Amino acid sequence: MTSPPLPDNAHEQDGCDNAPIRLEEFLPYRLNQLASEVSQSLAQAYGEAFGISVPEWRILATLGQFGMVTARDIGTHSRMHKTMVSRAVATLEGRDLIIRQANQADLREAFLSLTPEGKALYRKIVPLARGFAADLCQDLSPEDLVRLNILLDRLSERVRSFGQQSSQA
Amino acid sequence: MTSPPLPDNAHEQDGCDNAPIRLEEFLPYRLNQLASEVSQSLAQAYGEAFGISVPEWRILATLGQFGMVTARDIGTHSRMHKTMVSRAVATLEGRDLIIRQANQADLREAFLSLTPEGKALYRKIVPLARGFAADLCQDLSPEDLVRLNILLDRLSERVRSFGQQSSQA
DNA sequence: TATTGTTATACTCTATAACTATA
DNA sequence: TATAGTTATAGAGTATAACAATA
Repeated sequence: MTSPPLPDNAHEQDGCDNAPIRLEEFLPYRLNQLASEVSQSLAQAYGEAFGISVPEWRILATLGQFGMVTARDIGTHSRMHKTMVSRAVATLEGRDLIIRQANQADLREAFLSLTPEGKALYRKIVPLARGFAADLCQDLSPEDLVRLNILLDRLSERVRSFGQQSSQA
Repeated sequence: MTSPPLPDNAHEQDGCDNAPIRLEEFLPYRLNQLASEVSQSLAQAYGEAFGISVPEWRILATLGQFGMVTARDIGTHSRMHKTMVSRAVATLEGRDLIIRQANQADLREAFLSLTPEGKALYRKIVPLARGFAADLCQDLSPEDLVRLNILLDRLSERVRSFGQQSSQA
């Protein structure tokens, strides 16, 4: 900044609802900032080590967690759009990290699962990701972590209740 | 999912570091998900009401908070890249919401501030944004909010310490 | 030489629409 | 008619590089 810390404009306003918002204290901004820094930092780590993107990591993580599911299941669980799932699955299939097996009971869909190479990669990424999360939470006590997760749960539930009447697609 | 809740693959692994990660409990994923849902929801609200984007809101918020600063200051404070600041400033200037005044002491930069129209818009957005944040935090007590902010601060400090040796640009 | 800011360009993630093939 | 998945395309937001003007 030109002369940090900049004085803010609170004195120009009166009342509470009309006082300026301090961006750096505004929860939506803070969450966005923290999440993108965390996400980029982690993605850089596994990207450099294993050459995979965020959507690809989510596919691997979902298959590592559930074993064999459809593309639709992956999208539901990882909250990714079906087009993104389709592309990431195609990339991972091209690298022989996952295999596709037709569902004979419904030929529109296919069951996806990790190949041995995919499993080997997954087993390498997991400790990296877990280590990253542990490093990130280094200054939080176990009780802090429990509290944080409870608070994030409440916020998630709340924000999801906002969009319930509108976007159903 | 095909048959929710899907059983996970924990039984296929042994040890702790090699156990699958549950994506929905993995902090980087959770933060990313919550932040993007909150951000999209808020951006939709002020986007529909006032026709502005996230970067434009950040410009307005910074100018509303500090009064008169340079594009560089805005980028520093809102953690936006200078190219994004440049574009958002140009858009807002085109809508006569902000004005640019050359710094006679350094003609490379200019001081930016809200026009009367910009201030009027800002004073309409602030209650909307504040109301959104209050709705979001409805299920959190004042103590919860204090705790949440402390925890987010610690995580932010920690993640920023990760990238200190590498990317300086 | 270094810095402010603009423009061109590209990349990632997200999203809509149009399509196929199946049901 | 509806659903699983693919492809084309477009939109945010972010970033790098090249540049002009200024310091």
